[in-house]
Amino acid sequence: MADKYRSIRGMADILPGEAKLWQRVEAAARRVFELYGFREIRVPLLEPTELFARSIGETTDIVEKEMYTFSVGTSGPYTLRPEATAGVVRSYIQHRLHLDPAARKLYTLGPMFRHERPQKGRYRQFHQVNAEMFGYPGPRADGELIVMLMSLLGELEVPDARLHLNTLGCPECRPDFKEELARFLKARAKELCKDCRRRAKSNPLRVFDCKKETCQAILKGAPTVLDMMCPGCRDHFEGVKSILEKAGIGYRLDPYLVRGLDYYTRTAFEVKTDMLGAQDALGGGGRYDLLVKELGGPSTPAVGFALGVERLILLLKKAVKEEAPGLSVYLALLGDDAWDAGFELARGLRREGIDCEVPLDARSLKSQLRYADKLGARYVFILGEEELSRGAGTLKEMATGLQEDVRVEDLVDFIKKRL
RNA sequence: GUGGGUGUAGCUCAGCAGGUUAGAGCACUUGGUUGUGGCCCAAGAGGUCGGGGGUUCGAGUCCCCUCACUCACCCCA
Repeated sequence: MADKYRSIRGMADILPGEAKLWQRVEAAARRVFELYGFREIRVPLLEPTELFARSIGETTDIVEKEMYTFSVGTSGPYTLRPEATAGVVRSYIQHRLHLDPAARKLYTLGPMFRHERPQKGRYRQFHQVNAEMFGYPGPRADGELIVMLMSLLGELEVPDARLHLNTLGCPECRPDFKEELARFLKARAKELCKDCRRRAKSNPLRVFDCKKETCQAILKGAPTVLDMMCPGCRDHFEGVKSILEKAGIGYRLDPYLVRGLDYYTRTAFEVKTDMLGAQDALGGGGRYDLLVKELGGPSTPAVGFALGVERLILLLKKAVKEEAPGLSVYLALLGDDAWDAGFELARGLRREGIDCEVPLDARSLKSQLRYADKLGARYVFILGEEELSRGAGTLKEMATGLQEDVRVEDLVDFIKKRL
């Protein structure tokens, strides 16, 4: 209990029993994304602090108090990425990827870092699956991206996930809406809770996040973006909705949906679940048409999303049982000569792509078989001095207990046929 | 940063109003079968009772502090 060293708070080990599930999630993401023509991009975990401050927003919680920032000697400050989009956009600009038509749809997977107080479904090092699309201004991009996201969740058989959809407007109409909303909130300020009064001033859109019933009741009468969007945003939003409807994807119109990062415009969406307690956002994303230019690139529209892998895994664990280990062949070897022969045999099996293990310490046959059983071995090939002298060992099928003699030189072919 | 809950073996937990060498189940090792797994039986190994201080003749048990884990607020993946 009083371990000398423990993992840092909020940073979890992924143990072998769980790693298979992670691999499944990652493999499914890669497979689905590549079906849609997305290509992988890998960017550093460390970026200049300035990049995140600019893109995520100086006044967001992430930038104000959650980033792991440090300098080494005279270089820095650097920040461990709290999300993936900023780095991908930086790379997109730096390598002039707008000139490469094959680099408009990008995905990336990996760890993110935020110094928050950990709780269920929230860690300081956590993982996201990320997809971004550059250069497509129209609603088809948003539509296809969401369809892809939902089909990934479907492929993984995520038990409970609903899509929430909203639009945040654009530089044309958002200011009008914000102004209107500010007016509304100011008029009703006395009835709102203190948090909401604070938010009403700092970031009015956030008041919609308030969970207090009294505030929600007041907000029922608040103006929404949906009422106030400009024709361009309206067309775009209608376009996105119609694509989702044609694709048979259900969604909930959620005018209160606000994204936490500053760079979003127009489409915003989030996938929520009821099965994870307070951390109900499985993933989210939206359109960010201004960010590329903001970060110094050519004006380029973009849409993207991030999925929280830990949350996905938590959800999948409710449905799936932990996978037992498995092994095709275990070579039970007795004596040095048998071990030498077995070691060669194992190399032969592995050359054929058959996974197998040999004992690495001298143990009784009984304990070797017990071990093979624990590893989930399908077959055990028993080879001792006596078998060796006649050139054939005993092949045992663990599930049935049936045994038969197999010549050493025939083993590889024999097993190949059986598997 | 703010609250609540919990800390006894690798895991899940007992431990009766403070009283002698701290327990169980599972897991692990070995044996019961001169060389045959799972089931069963037996034995063994494994604990500074999160840490520190205090009260007491005596503390896993009571008090204080601290740390860790966890859930929630905030915010988000």
